[in-house]
Amino acid sequence: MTARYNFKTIEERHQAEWAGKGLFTAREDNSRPRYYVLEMFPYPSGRIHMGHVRNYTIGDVVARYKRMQGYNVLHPMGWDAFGMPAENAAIKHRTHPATWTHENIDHMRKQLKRLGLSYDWEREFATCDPDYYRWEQLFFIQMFEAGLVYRQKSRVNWCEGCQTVLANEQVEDGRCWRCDTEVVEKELDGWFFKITDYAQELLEGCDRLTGWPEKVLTMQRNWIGRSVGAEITFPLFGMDGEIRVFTTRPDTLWGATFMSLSPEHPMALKLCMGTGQEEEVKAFIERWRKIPAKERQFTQSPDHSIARPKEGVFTGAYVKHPLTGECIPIHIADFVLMEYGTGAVMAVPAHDQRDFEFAGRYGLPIKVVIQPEGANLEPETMKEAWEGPGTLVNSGPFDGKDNEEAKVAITRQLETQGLGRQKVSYRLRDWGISRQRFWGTPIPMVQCDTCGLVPVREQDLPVILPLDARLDKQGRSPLPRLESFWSTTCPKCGGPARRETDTMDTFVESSWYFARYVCPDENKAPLDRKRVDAWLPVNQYIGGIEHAILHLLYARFFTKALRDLGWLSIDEPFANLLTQGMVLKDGAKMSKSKGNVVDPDEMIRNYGVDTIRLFILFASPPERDLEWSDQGVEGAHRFLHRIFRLITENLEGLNSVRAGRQTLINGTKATRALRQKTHRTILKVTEDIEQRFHFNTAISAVMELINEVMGCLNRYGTPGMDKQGDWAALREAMEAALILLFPMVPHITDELWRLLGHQKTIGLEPWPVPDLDAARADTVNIVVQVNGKLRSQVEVDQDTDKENIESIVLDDPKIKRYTKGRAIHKIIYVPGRLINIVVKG
RNA sequence: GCCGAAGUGGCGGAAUUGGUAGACGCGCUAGAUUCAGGAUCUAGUGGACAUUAUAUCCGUGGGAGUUCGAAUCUCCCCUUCGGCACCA
Repeated sequence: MTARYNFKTIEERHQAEWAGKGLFTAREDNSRPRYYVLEMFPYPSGRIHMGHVRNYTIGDVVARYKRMQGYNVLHPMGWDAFGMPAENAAIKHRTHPATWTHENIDHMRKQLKRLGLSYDWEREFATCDPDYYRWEQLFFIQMFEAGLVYRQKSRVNWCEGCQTVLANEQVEDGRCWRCDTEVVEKELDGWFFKITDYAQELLEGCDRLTGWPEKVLTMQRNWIGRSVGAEITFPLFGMDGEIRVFTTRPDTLWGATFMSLSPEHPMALKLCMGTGQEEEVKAFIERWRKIPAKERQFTQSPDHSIARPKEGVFTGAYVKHPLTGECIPIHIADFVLMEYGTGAVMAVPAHDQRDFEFAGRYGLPIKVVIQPEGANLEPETMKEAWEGPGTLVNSGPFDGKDNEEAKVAITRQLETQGLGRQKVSYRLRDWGISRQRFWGTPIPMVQCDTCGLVPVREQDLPVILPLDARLDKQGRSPLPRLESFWSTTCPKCGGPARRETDTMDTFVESSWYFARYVCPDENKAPLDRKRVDAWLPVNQYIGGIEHAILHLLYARFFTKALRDLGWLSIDEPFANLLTQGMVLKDGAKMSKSKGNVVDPDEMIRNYGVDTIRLFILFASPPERDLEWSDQGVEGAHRFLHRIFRLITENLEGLNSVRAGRQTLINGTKATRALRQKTHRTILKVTEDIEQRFHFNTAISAVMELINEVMGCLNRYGTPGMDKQGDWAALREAMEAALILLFPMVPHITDELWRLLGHQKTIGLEPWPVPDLDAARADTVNIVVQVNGKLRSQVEVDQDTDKENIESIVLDDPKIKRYTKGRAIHKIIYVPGRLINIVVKG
């Protein structure tokens, strides 16, 4: 009886050895090319879940693979440690969020270590450490001074469940991204990052992020939402002043029959004064204000049953058409957004569906100015607006022009009169980062009655989150009521002042953590330029698709802002991005409420880490969703068991030789076939990992190799395998299999590697290079088709030419049956693969 | 409604450039071993036909098309998932 596959002992032993030898410590070593692989760091919620296991396993395979390829690999891990769950838990358990967070971190660190992940733990940090967030406060101050931060009162998204404000990106379908509570609107003072200053660069950068999935780039492009048009000034009629609009259709300017203002437009109430419409306008705006934010959005739903019609009211005022001088009525319309463009639109009902609906409801005139090709639109008969291309009509000097040309021509005309200009608008809004919660980075600002808003002096950083704060049951932040925190003196005049009690959105911490990993020990500055330049950008970033916009857009913005402050020289933080799919059970995302959670700890106890890693990697390619299968786990376990036995039961034979070309050259036919398989497997696995990270097909290739080895042993029997060459080929095959599998199942392969007589860990082996001669086949199998249908196969020498193959094939009795009495029309030959005989009759 | 991705055996999934569809694994069936179960090993496993030819036909959501040849390319339709949803 040979040794059993005791995964627990094996895994613990090798983990201890790797850690003891510091094999995963990244060093400042310029002799080797650097490679920075990073997985999105976790929120310390308490326990690792299968999504983490998948994410970190994928990253670990990449890290180990790159090390074997000779790279100086940086693979760090840390904690995204600020956030609401800590506060909620602290309230529930009457403790401090810091205590809860650190306990979770300790537990999760143990779990990650048990997974055998090759992290450089010396670089670990938690974002709730003052040593981390002090630098974030410094960045905030520098950004404030550079004009990238401002404070403003505005209507914000308020989540009652979380008792705080959310950024636009954090509202999904009118609900909070974290707790799913319906978001309400609230008027509040808050701090903003001017991400819109970088809108154009963030958009253009998408074209250069060739290592990112197209899906993510599309989502980011749509979120930024650039549109080119014109800003047009409409002078008020009969009074001083003007109203400006943004339009992407300056070509339809002649068709503007009225103007629509947002109910929030600052001119809305002023315009109606003294027109007799005052009361109606006031009543309309009052009514509109009472409609919950979510219902306001439903005015253009495809399902007409819940669609609210567009509503508005006439202000009694008019503007002058900038080109025709015509008098145009101004309406308030509930579908016009104050946040986009200028909050006012010129209404062209013939060529904009929304304006068409509004005009129809209030009996406003429709004027056709674009005629589509081959049609003659009449306002009376139109059932919907024509938004497509066409030729201009009723447009004075621009009649007959193509509408695309007219956009340019009309904009130019407006420019010469000083009534308009070309303008680019973005959908992207500034990033609201104020949170009315406790457990986050304090915003380092002070409100002084005489000096206004003043940043904390750099030498006074960090502004520390007090550890003696008591949280109240409602979840409101204790900071505004904690005088010892907010009471301070003005850094400018020394007078009494009040500290800002809002904290920062936790997405700020994750916007620069990847840079801090490069120099976590730097204590004079946030970043060490030399190391930052050497390591960044991250070569491979791995995480969930749910951050396609949120975290990934914020981190891109922050990188550019830090670059402009002089802290970095890169434009983009992540050169390559892999978005891994979700882990599902019974077709649904694992969740406590559905009761379909698979516990990683339990799995590891029953099968070992290698089995779990193997199953996860084998079950589907990383970017796709993964369906958890207990039977699949069993299968993975069985495979590892098989390899273990294959080596332990044949140790004597395997160790009787040393693999190498010398003993392999005079092998038998079976030996040559095995060697061919070995080297083809090396080729295949390397390609699968290198090109697409398709570990599932890489593993199946190694399984094939193992099957081949078992076949050899079965066919010839172990006692028959006494020839040196044969054992050498088997040993070569098994060593290759172990090395190829090592990044995926590091413990068992390292164990078996030692059993084969090696002194050092398999992780120090260089990644194998295939012997192309050995991989080459002597003969090839040619598929023979007649009229595209498979009819026969022939085995020919590798270098047989077309003529020879043709004559062999045409002589084949199986083929003759189909060609007999028919005319051969043509013969198509795909070298080394296939021959197709096209016959007629 | 608009944009995007996907649809392949009982299941997870292969098929890299238009060239043997279903690799590999799970499951299932039969056999070996075993007191029995489990584990392991061997063989088989898309469907139909049905019987010695190891043929033939059908088959990658449905329908058309391009091609000597289509899971792969084009068009139309269906389904599922994701994103956006008054952005002027």
